[in-house]
Amino acid sequence: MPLLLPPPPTPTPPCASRDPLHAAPRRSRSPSTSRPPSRHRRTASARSTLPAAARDLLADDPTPRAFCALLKAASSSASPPRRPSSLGLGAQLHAQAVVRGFLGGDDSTILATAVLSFYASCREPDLARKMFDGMPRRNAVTWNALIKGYAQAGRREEAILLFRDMKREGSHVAPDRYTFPALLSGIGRDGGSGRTLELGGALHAHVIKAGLERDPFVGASLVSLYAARRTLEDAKVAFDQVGSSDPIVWSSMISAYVNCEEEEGALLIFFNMLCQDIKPTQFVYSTVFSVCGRMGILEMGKQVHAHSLKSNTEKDAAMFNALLTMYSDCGCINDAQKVFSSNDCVNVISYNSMISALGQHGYPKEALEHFRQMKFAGLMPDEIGKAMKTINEMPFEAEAPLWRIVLGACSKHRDIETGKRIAEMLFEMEPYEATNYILLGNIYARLGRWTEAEKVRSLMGERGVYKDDAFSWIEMGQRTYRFGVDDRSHPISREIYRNLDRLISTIKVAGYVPDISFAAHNIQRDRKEESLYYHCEKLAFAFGDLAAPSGGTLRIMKNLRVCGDCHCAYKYFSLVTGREIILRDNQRFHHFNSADPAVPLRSGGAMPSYRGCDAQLLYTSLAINSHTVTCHGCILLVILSKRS
DNA sequence: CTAGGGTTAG
Repeated sequence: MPLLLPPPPTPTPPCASRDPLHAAPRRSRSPSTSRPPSRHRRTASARSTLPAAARDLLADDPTPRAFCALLKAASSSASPPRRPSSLGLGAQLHAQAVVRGFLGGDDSTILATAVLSFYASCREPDLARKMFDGMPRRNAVTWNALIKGYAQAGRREEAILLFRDMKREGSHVAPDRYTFPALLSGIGRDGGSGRTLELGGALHAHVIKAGLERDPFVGASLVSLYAARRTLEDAKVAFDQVGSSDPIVWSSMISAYVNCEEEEGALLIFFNMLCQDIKPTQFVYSTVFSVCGRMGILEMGKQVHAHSLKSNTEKDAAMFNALLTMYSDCGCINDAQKVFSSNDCVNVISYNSMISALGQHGYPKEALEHFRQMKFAGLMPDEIGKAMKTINEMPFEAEAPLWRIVLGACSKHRDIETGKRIAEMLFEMEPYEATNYILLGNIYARLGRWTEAEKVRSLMGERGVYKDDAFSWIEMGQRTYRFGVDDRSHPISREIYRNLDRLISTIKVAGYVPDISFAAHNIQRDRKEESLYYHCEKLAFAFGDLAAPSGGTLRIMKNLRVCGDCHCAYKYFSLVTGREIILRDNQRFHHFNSADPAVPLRSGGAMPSYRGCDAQLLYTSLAINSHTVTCHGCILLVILSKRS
């Protein structure tokens, strides 16, 4: 299929004031001055104002207050992501303050706390601690800043010890409504670590004791801590305790549902929020877009998209990136591309999302082109360093998926010897990954070696490896319909099966030959072919074909890898119904499009005939019986042009 | 009018 996407956007040249030392001084432009429409404006603006402002102010013989303001500004430019130059800048300000005798006295608590807070924001809690230890007087702000420093740097134990010390300190400082967010939001990061997470309940008790359970800031961080522990019930309790219309608390709750893999619950909270007239923030939209993508519910995603356009939410990169991924995950690669092109705050994640979307939809050339654009835009700094590091540190995790692909290829080429060797290796690397066993079993099955196939299967049982039940789903109107294997629970099940039987007969005439090596193993040989017909993805198609206007595109999802026989059947389904089919499985997208404008199947009336066959069926057979054919229409086109 | 806060995307 020729790609009908617009070309990737040309990146805007980098901002003119690259060198921070030659940037315009801060006072010459008001903060609200409109910026040039750079696609990378966030990075550019932070870089261009600060150091120059620092130089100017130092020359003006600043007061302690000015130092505070400068340190605060330096903190916000330091995190996140941390920039080493910011650390140097803050350290210089610190040194200057010492030289001028602004630090050390009993009245220097505020400035010292500002310095401490700066180090904390640079993820340098040890430097913050040094400051803390040298201070003659400390107040709650000082304590909170240090606790936050440790918590955010992932030093959870130390943060909690400090919290304990703060309570022991005496009457003049006590944990307040700033303390808990500082502590809680830090210790739940990256899923948290076991022991400290167990303290969640204890900290919740402290919150209640301090009478802070109705504070939205405390509540939001408590909800997300429980979400990190995947204890949804506790998160709900904390959420209900706040009882607030604060959008951020709601946002935390929605994310909590997502964290606990309760996508539908997340949507319900979102609807609830709308019913109560609470305005979603861009955080909420990002999360909800992501949910729609995972669930593959395009119509819902479109509605939420429309809703976000009508709201006055500030649109940020995360929201655009979530939207992009939502369209891609729902099978709409063209819409994903449109979002990418119209996005005016592109960052590394935007490129990564677009590249991976194109890869999943089978457009490697376009993916590579975006990769080049990304480099051109200067947007690959730490990230590729990062990926290399990951690969170096965990060679096995990186290798297993690759070997699985090779194992799959062995199945295709019926190469049992190589397959066995690779499977053995994979069994050692990841003994509980069902896919490895299934793939090996498939090789045996394809060769008709049923006894050995059965052996692999029983090996799974012995080792306690289980495969998820397969199911497929399709969105239709306002609802999502789910189908299991042999599913007869749908109200119009009878019609669905009738349609499927009809479709199967039609595609058989067109040349479809069932591949019984994909049939379940525990079925009698003569029933195998029949059992293939009622795979969940075939049922979902049969339903969609009944329910959707004829000739329209169908988007179907499956939780596992698509079955090889179904993949083949889908090509024929597309050809005999004239529908474009986009099938998402747990690996990638499969596009089936016989109605591609470049393919002369729809030119109407004057189809050539061959031995009395309908031309469409002729083309069909030619295309599909060739072993080079993939699910892509473009291959079909190649074969057709070769023929003429 | 000097220091501290919660929630998003790949």
